[in-house]
Amino acid sequence: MSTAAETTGGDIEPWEEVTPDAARRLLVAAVEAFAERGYHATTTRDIAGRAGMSPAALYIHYKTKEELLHRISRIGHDRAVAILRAAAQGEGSAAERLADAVSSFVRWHAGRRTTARVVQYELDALGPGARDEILTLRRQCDAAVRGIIDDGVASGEFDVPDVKGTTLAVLSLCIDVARWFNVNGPRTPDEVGALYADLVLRMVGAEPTGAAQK
Amino acid sequence: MSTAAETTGGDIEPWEEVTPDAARRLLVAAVEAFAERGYHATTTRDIAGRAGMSPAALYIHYKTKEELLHRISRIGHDRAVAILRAAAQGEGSAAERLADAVSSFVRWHAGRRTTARVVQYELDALGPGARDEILTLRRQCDAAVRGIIDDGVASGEFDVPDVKGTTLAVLSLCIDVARWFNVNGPRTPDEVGALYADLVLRMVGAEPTGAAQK
DNA sequence: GCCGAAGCTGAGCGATCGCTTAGTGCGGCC
DNA sequence: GGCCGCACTAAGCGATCGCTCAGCTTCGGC
Repeated sequence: MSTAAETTGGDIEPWEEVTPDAARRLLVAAVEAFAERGYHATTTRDIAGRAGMSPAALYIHYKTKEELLHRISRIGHDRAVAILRAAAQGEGSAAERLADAVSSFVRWHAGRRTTARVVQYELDALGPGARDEILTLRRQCDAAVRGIIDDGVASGEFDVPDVKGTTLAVLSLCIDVARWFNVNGPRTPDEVGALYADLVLRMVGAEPTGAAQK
Repeated sequence: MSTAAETTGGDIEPWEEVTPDAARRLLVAAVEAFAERGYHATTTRDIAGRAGMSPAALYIHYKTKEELLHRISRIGHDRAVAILRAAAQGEGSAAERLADAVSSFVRWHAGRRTTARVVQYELDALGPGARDEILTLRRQCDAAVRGIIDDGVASGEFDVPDVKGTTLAVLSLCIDVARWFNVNGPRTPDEVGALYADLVLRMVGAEPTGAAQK
């Protein structure tokens, strides 16, 4: 598979959009700390320490600790929307596009587990305004997947009695990968992506494509 | 459906095993607070306040804040194991037992969302010893589901290329209900349980039973 | 060679945390 | 009725939190 969204699916931290360098180092340190201990259990001293700076340096680049989480969550959700939109708007049958969406979305959650964990599980730590902004992006994720399933139902490829509920379940299955995936475990992100694409095709009653994912 | 495990699936808080009354009130207050804000963001003053007591009263019944989480997690995991074991050891075909397991497990996560949220997502806040104890119970959950799927594969009811991975996915799907389920949303716990049981039967390649769950 | 801006540090502020201690109110037992 | 024991509270301890501020260093522009 070769959607444009795949180009940053490798092992380079995709934070090149964050400048200057010190701000990026702080942000990467915050992602790691938030993923390990959770937002509330992470101290600003810990973040600054991981970035090799004093606690006060953090406040030159970010107004508050919450702004760090907001930036991380925003960038991560933008990425999630891009992955699912690229798959939804790609070419091929609904089954191929759904398998593409699931396998690439799962690969992202597994391969970028620390980021995904923060993005998916620390949403409640944001204030109301920031959370509303993020929830809008989540609805776009939902819409992208639902669009593919709608297409498959319309074309007769899929047999789905409850499109809304099945969309929810598909996204839920992918997102939860960020909770359990273990980098030192027996499966690679690619393997989990392939397994999950197959399982989701079964859920929607499609004939397995056999090689719908990379 | 009518397994013994169902008897406490209703809307009464299943904390009657916690005595005396003040200890139970504190524990229920802690469940609500942990579910709303997370363990680390919850203060002992908040827990005591919800229980209508002074902060110091907490320490008469529990040694530390972490002991509260440990007790909650232990009771909740015992419940989860009981639900899945009851379904696995029930009568009927593998498909019926799997549908029973999924629908009752999902009903618990949706109907007891606050408890399930704490149980499933605050595990990392426990110390190493307590966490190891809980992880043992999690492996029992995994074993119960895997046993049903193994049975279905052996009897030819299921078509599952990757039993371990599929078991993981089934449990993951159920557990994530605690993250997204909304009490004020359009679906009842029963409805989600029925939907998910159907989706899981599709995942394992079983013929839908049509009415495998209550 | 001087200067101002920018990046960063050491020290520390007020607030709040988990938890402790001294003491109070009260119900049951002889 | 006097007394003991237990559940609970008011007050506060030391530690740590998010965050601030004065001052130091560095470096480009002239």
